[in-house]
Amino acid sequence: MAHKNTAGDSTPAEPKTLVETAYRALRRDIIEGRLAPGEKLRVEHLKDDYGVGAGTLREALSLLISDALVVSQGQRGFRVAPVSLEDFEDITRTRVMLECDALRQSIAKGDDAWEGDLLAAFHRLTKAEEKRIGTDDREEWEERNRIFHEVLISACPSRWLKHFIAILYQQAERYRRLSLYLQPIPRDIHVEHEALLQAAMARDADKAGAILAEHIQLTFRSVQSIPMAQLNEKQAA
Amino acid sequence: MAHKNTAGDSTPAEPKTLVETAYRALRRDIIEGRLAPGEKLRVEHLKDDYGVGAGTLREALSLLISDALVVSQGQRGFRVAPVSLEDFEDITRTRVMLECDALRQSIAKGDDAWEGDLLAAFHRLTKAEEKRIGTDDREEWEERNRIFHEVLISACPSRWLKHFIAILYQQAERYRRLSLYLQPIPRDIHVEHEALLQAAMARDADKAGAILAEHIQLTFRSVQSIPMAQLNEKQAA
DNA sequence: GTTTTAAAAAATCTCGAGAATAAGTATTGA
DNA sequence: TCAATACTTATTCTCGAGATTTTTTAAAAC
Repeated sequence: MAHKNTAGDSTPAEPKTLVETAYRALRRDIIEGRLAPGEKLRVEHLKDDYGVGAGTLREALSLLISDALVVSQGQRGFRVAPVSLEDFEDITRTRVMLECDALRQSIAKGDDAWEGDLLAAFHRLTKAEEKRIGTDDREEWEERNRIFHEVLISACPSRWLKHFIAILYQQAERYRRLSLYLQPIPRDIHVEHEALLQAAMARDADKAGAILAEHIQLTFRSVQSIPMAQLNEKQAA
Repeated sequence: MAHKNTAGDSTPAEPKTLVETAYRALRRDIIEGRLAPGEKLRVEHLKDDYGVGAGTLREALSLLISDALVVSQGQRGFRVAPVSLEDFEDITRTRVMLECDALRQSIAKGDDAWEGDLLAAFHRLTKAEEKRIGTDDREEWEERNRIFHEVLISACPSRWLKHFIAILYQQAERYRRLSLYLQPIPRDIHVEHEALLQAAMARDADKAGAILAEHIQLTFRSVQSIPMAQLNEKQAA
């Protein structure tokens, strides 16, 4: 139970259907910014890019509405979800609230296996941090960072809380990535993660919560300095 | 801004497309229990019942995954989301947490217009309570109850919080309805709502939060007494 | 009598083409 | 020159049919 698919929600298994494949490819392209915020998603064009039929692509886009990465409007097709500083602030606040609560519960209920998973996730993340240069390495770091945060709250028994947190994490990741093209990371995230690990292992819920809150809010502040106008250029009327 | 579409999320406008129509009809049938928990949703059969093509119905079902009312599994089609006492308890806990926080913010930021909306919503709910006999009256009461709870937290500035709350409300409504067929409502909900209104109007966030928490938990307890086995009979393997 | 294997049936998934709607362009009139 | 109208283009939405996969049914072997 420890090593296999600790992530759970986001990547349950390998895609068994074309809809699933298109869904993941689209999600990736939106989060990584290849499809710009507010951009119109024309089915007739995209179906060629992703190599599927029109109906299949429509279904994949419908699935992306769950994640609030795509919005659909009556009879006017699909668009990439727009971005705004307000929205990101909202996401940050809500994340702080939900993740801190989940972390608290996780610390309270986590057993030895949880501690082991946490150590392992931190170790893998550390390894990825050391050689973080190329684009592939960045992808690997992103993945391991996500898993570390997931394992932190994995002992929280509330499926719904974890579900909502996963959605918000995805949203935050998009904002972070949209800004990364413009500005390298100034903070030393590793130190923050290590402090988080220590507090969690020591079962100090208050301290861990405080660190996590600060950690999430710092991500917001580092993006905040960037004018949103640069992010959603294609955001047509 | 006050009267028109205060609800917001769930019913933005009248359906402009067949997908939207099928989506709403399906959602209604699932929440009201006509489509039983765990029941298999065979596209080829359902497309006739709802009078749309296969692709259209598939798209509507994909949309319902956002609401966690439908689950899809690899290459094995769609099912109505299963129910369990654990799940309902989780929903209840999470609702208490999120709604209380949102109510607190709403009370802090609500202006005169909000107070007016709240009074109006309560009045309409009261009127519906008085003549709650037939099935149509019940539907009306359900709608106005939803709106009352929505208006309560409408002054909360967090869109995400309100989004998650709307999802959980829908889930809770399903559980409540599944149980209503078996057991009439013993509680005097009107008294609870009135106390909630008074506390909110008095800007007593602590008291209002406490009442709301109790209100939500009471709904859980009244359903709790019913064995879940009765609810998901069709929940095949 | 139970399990394994193989054929048949059903359902899902997928695609391409046709009707309804929106967006864009040119034309006409003040 | 600007606004309104009619026309053209483009896109969305929708349906029905065909290919894969799963499930069911039946027969055969242990």
